[in-house]
Amino acid sequence: MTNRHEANITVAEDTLKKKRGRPKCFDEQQVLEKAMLLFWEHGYEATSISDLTQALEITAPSLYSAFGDKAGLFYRSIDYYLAHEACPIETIFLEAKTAKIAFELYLYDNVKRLVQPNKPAGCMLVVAAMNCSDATYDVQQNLLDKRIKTKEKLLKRLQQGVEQGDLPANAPLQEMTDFYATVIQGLTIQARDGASTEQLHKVVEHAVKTWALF
Amino acid sequence: MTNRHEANITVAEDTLKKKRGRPKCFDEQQVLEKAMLLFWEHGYEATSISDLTQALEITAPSLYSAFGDKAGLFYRSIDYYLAHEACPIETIFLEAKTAKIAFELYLYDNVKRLVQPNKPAGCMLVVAAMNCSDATYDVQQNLLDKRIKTKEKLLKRLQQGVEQGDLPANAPLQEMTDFYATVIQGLTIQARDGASTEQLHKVVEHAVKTWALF
DNA sequence: TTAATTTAATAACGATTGTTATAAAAATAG
DNA sequence: CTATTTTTATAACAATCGTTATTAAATTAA
Repeated sequence: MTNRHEANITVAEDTLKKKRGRPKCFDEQQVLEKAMLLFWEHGYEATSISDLTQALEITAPSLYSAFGDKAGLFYRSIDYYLAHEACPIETIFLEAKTAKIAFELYLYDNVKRLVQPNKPAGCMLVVAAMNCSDATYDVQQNLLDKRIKTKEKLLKRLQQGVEQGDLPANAPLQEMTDFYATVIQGLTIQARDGASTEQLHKVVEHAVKTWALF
Repeated sequence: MTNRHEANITVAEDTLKKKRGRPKCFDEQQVLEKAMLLFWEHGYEATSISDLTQALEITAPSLYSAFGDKAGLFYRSIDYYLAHEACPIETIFLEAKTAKIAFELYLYDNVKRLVQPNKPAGCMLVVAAMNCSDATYDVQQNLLDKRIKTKEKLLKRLQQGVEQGDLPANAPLQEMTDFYATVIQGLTIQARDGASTEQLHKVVEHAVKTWALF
């Protein structure tokens, strides 16, 4: 409340005023982009600090002073992924006139993002911490939470459809959610295994066609 | 050719004749079962030799003398998984009268296996080497090959359906293969994320229902 | 009993893991 | 110019990684 004004000033000063000590010699966003690509491709545990410092072209102490530790850098990389690479589900669901259109747009948008040249295939939230040791329970749980929340958004958009009348009141919302969530996550594995955009496109085409069967 | 007889005798001797040196103090099958469970749960890289020797209750030198190295033990664990835990796709596809029945049986059998008490969720071929470093390229590729071959079996069973007349000649076999492979792999992620057997069951129920729409 | 053979147990190998202490370098403030 | 502050670079930390040399134990063959 009262702090917000001060905070804004601080932020403004941070960007305008020249800082006191030795200037940073790397751009945080560029570093996050590269870290994201590594974590996306190889996962959290299989990407070592050594891999990161080499690719990001910064030394280990710089990395630790900027991001805390490996997990800190990973979480920032996930944020970067969500901001720049993941499906903008809120926007899509908000703008779509009906639940069916919402799901259709969401599925097709997914296809575009799951197979891209010069980018790791599949959804980072699924592939970055699929098999982990107990030591990385927190990271695993963090991604699981995000996947669960995405599924909740699917269900809520269906409920909105019922409220707005474009879905019947007795529609099996949970089953629809489960089905489309299954298809979307299946697309990630298919993408990882080398399926083409066209193949995934047709899978989605069929999945959408089955809407009427619920 | 000429060696086969000798080889059989050798195998028979191995099981009958008492061996020369100090006897083994562990059962290979029991060890493989436990190794499979660890690799299935945590994946290839995240399961350390230390984890294995503790759980299998054998020392590292015993492990190495019996299985060569970590990768060797992993491949044997995969074989054990395929023999004891994976879906018997060949049998199912052979016995089913039509392609549709074959796929239906295969999907429902998958559901039973993907969520079981006291066993890791999801298909080991998918989850055991999803995110790996370049150092484990071979292991990753081995599992990928097995997944691709499973997909080829799906396609071939559909082709058999065309030949036997229970599928129209112009059925989109590749699209059907891609769709059901996507669903099956999606089930693995859903299972990992905590979905119940009932939920997966209904997903399969719907996926099967869409057969007629192709 | 002795020799030969196979497995088990101890202990260590070099390499790499994530992380950090220390000190030099580069900027501003006074 | 000196002091302060921030970031950099070098180098090392203990712990763990996958693996193996060495030696002791347990069995059969002669």
